[in-house]
Amino acid sequence: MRIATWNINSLRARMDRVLAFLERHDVDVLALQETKAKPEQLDLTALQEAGYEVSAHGLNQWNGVALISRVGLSDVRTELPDVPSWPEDETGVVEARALSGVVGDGLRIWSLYVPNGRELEHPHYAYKLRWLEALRAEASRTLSEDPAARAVLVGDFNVAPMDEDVWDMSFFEGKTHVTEPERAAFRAVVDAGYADVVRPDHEGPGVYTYWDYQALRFPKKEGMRIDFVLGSPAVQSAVSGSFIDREERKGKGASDHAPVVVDLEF
DNA sequence: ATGGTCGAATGTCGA
Repeated sequence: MRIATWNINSLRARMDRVLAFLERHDVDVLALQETKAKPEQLDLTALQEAGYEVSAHGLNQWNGVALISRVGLSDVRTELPDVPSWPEDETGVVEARALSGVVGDGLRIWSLYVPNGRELEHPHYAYKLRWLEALRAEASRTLSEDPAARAVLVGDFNVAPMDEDVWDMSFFEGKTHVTEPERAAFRAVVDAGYADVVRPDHEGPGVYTYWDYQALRFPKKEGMRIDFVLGSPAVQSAVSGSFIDREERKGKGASDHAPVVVDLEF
């Protein structure tokens, strides 16, 4: 089974790229982030004609996540337990950042769009840390109930866990994504039993999944590694390969993120 | 040229 995760930065703007990507790489399950659409705004006809089931979760124009699967999609859950809604001091805004379902042979996959954090002093930064802790709690529960659970946490974590995951640490002084609290929150998820199953095959500086549209970051190879596939022990032992599809960042109409692909053989 | 981009519920914000 081939799974993938991709921050698509608007599914409506890039449906053609999604369809081509699924076909090109023979993908069974694709988790999307930043769909930037409510489900009723999406035309899923072409995906369904290609043999995929789709579950989309979007409540506003900002975020939104989706799961696309041709190997079953059942027991769909939206959002994490214990996650505070945002913003607490405003009204009428609810975010959609997590969606899970069971695919293939009993694999629970979470499509996750971790809050960006904006700036260190912004309330959204504290919200990001609380959100990551809620993710860790849910992930821990899954493995405490069944240590052999097949579970995978995929998506845009908006955290660069290591210095080598950004092109220049000095650029990020005083900025989000690289602070110790964010990295500790990320490590807590890993320490709960969910290893980065892509890094072992693609380690070292310059292995990125995101390049800002601005300032010619992509041609200058100035990127960040913030999109991950974190697998439970049962998933870790099933990984037979992985790659980051840098080609998808090229050309007109690209998302600012590249897809991350993992092959699993249970 | 000392910046350079996108997408959206666009005339501005969030990433």
